[in-house]
Amino acid sequence: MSISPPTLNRLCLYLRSLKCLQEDGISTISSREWADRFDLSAAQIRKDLAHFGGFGVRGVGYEVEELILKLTSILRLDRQYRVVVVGMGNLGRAFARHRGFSRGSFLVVAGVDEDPAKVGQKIGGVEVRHARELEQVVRENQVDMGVLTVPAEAAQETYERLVEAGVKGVLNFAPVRIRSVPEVPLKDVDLRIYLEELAYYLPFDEAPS
Amino acid sequence: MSISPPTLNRLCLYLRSLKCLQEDGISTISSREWADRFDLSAAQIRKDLAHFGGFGVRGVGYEVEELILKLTSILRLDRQYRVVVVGMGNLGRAFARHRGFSRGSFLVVAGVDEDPAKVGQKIGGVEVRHARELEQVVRENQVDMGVLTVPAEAAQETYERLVEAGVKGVLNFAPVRIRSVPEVPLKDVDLRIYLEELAYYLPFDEAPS
DNA sequence: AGATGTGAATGAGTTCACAGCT
DNA sequence: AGCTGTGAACTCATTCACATCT
Repeated sequence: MSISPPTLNRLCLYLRSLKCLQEDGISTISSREWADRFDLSAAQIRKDLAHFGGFGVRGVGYEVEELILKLTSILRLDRQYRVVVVGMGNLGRAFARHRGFSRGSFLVVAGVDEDPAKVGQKIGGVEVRHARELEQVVRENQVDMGVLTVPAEAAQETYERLVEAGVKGVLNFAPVRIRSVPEVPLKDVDLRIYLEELAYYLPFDEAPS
Repeated sequence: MSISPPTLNRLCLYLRSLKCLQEDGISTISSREWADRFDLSAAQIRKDLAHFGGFGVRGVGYEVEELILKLTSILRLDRQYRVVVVGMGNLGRAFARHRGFSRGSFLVVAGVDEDPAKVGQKIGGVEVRHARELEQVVRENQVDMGVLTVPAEAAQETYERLVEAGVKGVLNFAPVRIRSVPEVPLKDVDLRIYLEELAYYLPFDEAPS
């Protein structure tokens, strides 16, 4: 069963908001109230969920805990993905340390960098290995995913090395378009573009400076 | 003239790729070759650009430098936006230091944090002030945008304080949905969700562990 | 010839409105 | 009565195909 990109994104948000409801001790919720609370669309929630079968109870709503389990399973978050962070610059170090990144379904098992000064350090409990050992690190740790926080120039080559080493997916933070192969899906995140997009929506004031 | 969200996103990518072409010394390019190089759609490039008037020359293509200037102007990147980073945790510190984030049209002018141990430090050339002085920092530095890298619990309140202080837009990295006002646009970036989305596309192997 | 600019066609995604269950 | 599940209507976005210009 295939999920379209916008739906996939929403399902992740649904899961996040359900956990929030669960913490608040809510065990059942209607699409209407759910939507009101988290600024979602009730019709869309119903349609998104109905796509996988009848999760709700007519006249009542959705059972929070049950739905969390179902969504976790649908999104394949019912296992743990082992992650290597490639490039221990500012961003890479932040990911290594960031709780909320390495937890639950994701575990950062190692970092690599070219800088000998960084090799051997422990950053947020994550050991840093030399970049030349990347393939070995991937195999030793049964790494599933790579996070690319290397300079733009190195991104394509690093992606290819990760593919070669047997990684199954790559999250790329370098501001370049990487040529990827379908067997190893690539997701791009460009932080600068988020700033640029936001800038466009800023209320316009006086002439450019 | 309004731009739809997907188009806006592409225009930013176009600008990035044009700068890349410029560095390679290419002064003129056809939509076809441009698309081939960066894995874009030629028809879409033409449609996106035509929306703002005739930027190209029939039989020839687009003039790289001219187009960079036009896009920079359209995207309102022909000025500098002053940014405050709120929350000097792992992510906040990474943004303060990250070259490529604070450069060109964006300048990180200050950071704030609640932790007295961090106050007074300089991180990546950015001075850290106490969170209670947020409003003052915004006014003193004529801050345009706020970057929220605070814990989820503090995000809503911080957004409101930023609005009150006169910030014009907010980029939120906290994993919560903030209730925003239309005058101060909000853009959410949830790094965890990117990992989750990527995980969904990983080639399926054996049963969940 | 060769590339842009664009209306028309197609496709994708969202919202509506209500039938149908509890 | 209340809320889900869903086909139908609608809006938005992308692709096609070609007239148009240099």
